[in-house]
Amino acid sequence: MPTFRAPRGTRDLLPLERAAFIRLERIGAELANRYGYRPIETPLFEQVGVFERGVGAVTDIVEKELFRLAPRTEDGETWALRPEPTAGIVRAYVQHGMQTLPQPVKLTMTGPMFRYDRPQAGRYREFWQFDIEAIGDPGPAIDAEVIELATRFYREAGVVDPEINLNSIGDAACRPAYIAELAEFYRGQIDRLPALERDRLERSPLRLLDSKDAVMVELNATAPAITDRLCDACAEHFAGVRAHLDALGVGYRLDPHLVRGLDYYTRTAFEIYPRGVAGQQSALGGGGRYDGLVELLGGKPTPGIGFGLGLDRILLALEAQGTPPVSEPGYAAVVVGADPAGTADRLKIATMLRAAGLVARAELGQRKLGKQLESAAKERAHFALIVGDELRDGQVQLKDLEAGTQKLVAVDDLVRELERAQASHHHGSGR
RNA sequence: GUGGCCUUAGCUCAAUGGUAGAGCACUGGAUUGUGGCUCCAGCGGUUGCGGGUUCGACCCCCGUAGGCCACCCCA
Repeated sequence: MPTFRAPRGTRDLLPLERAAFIRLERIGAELANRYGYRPIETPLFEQVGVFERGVGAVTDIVEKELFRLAPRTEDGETWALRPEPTAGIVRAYVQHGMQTLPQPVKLTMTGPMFRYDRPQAGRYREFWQFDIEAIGDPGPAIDAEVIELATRFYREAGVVDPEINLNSIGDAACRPAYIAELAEFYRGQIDRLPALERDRLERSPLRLLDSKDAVMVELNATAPAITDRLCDACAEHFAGVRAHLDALGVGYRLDPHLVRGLDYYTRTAFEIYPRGVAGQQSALGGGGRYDGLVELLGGKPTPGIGFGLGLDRILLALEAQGTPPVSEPGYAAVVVGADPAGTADRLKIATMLRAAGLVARAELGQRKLGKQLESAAKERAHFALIVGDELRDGQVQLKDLEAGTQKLVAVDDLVRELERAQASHHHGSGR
């Protein structure tokens, strides 16, 4: 048994899984760049106030899932690991006076987030998110663009047919009245409410809307819908978002019961699920508009919208739909030889190949040639270069491990020979 | 945070309360400069951990840790 292991809810990304993550990170970085989002990196931890004010003090994320770090006596400050990216990015926007830049300021970040949750498949205490934020544009066109970017990420990552769930949750002008009406509605049914929901009714009536309890689902069918209670400005904004999505040909499903778990959202809210999956740990991403957040964190009143997308969840979805994981990169050539004293020669040849940009490995051990070739074949190396007596004439045996053929090649011609083989090989396999 | 199921070699899994095993993987040999197959051998375990019951515990009981499932909630 190992003496130490990865902390609960965390895991090591072994090479195969790490490669899959890198692929997603590249898709995200390239996509964000194409849309004009600039990369940013904020600290993994912030003052707790950033999250308490930014995310909301009464949210589950802050109340029970925040990774708080013990205060240190020298500064007395309380820190917490970031549970989501938006609050930190907005904090940076305010701190660095980004309101003086042309608006909107479009930023992207990919990295680990931390929530002290009870782990389950697809739910970790350390998980990775790709995130974009557009700060300073009141929309609604930017809302549609952000959602369209999200759908494009899934498409390029290979997720089949993700489903966008869309709603508008109003703003300070219309939401309070709606919440009051909703609470009134539930109080009229108080004897039918499960105990858990009665508790939440006083603290966060909106949350009852997306309950999965059978009684609540039935009750919610007749509950007042926010989309019927939006003020004129919010209704007009929401109509604009839908019109732009329609114009872009982005499909979505209206879900008047969709509410987000973070306080800062206003108006547009959306979540993405794999099609037909209502499972609990399956949300692929979500986001929305946060027109009050910049001000909450000490900036001038500034609108914003963004979304975060779970890399772990995407990998899970790809696996569930049967998409094969990324394959291990193979060696273009493995340099082998029977002479125990020949490691320097083998290493020199491998170095020459690497300098030319080829993926190569040299046998540095004392194994017999048969074992060396066995390893090379198992690694799916394309070629083995057998270094031996021929080297006196500046030549090595170039053995094609897939075709089983081999020929003498001058060391000076190796790079050209391997590059040519690689090119035609890729042609042949339709790449 | 609540309830439930699970935990044996690196991986996937066996083993009436009575000597802990197999396949895969890894290393070596058969094969002194020619591979994936085959054959042989080796390496690898305080049966998650800590207690208890018993002449004797992988097996039964309690606790604990971790994983998973459903909640809660979200990515």
